[in-house]
Amino acid sequence: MHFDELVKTIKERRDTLQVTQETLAQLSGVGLRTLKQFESGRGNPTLQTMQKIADVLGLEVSLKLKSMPGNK
Amino acid sequence: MHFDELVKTIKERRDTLQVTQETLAQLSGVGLRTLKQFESGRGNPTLQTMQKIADVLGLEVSLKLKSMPGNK
DNA sequence: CACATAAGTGCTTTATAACACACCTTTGTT
DNA sequence: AACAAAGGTGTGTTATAAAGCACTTATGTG
Repeated sequence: MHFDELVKTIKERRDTLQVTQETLAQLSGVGLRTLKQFESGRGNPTLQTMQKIADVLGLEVSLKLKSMPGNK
Repeated sequence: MHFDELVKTIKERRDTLQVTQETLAQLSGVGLRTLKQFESGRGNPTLQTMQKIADVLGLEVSLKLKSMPGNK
């Protein structure tokens, strides 16, 4: 997943759960400014920040093998 | 995946591909010190850094739904 | 339109990731 | 043991993520 996809996933998940940025910020312990920055696609969050946000949304950061051409 | 698992995944993948930290650093454009720090479990890399490293190893950073109890 | 609620932005400070350099430790080989 | 190759660490500098605050856009509701 590229950066934009990660952002999109977070946003969509937050929308699905009907949580505002403000609430998510509080629940995750991540600053509201940081969350806004990230969701507007202008961030480069640390792994910890990503994990805190993902966690609250029932998501997790993982590493998976890239699908190769023909390995699809 | 928790932090330690992410680290382990990167390390194992690098071992599998028989790439040294030095080579991986060069190929990914990530500083050797940063890579060492990360692999020794003492880092908090930015998403970009993670992606650069993962990329070279044929891995990608992704977000997946956490498995819930009973959703296993 | 007026109002409320949520999301996005400019500015600033503080904490820390990224980095290079030099050095130490571990591991394996002869 | 001597040596080589890879991994790990201490220190200092620079770049930037994290954060709060105030303000500006949307977006929706009466």
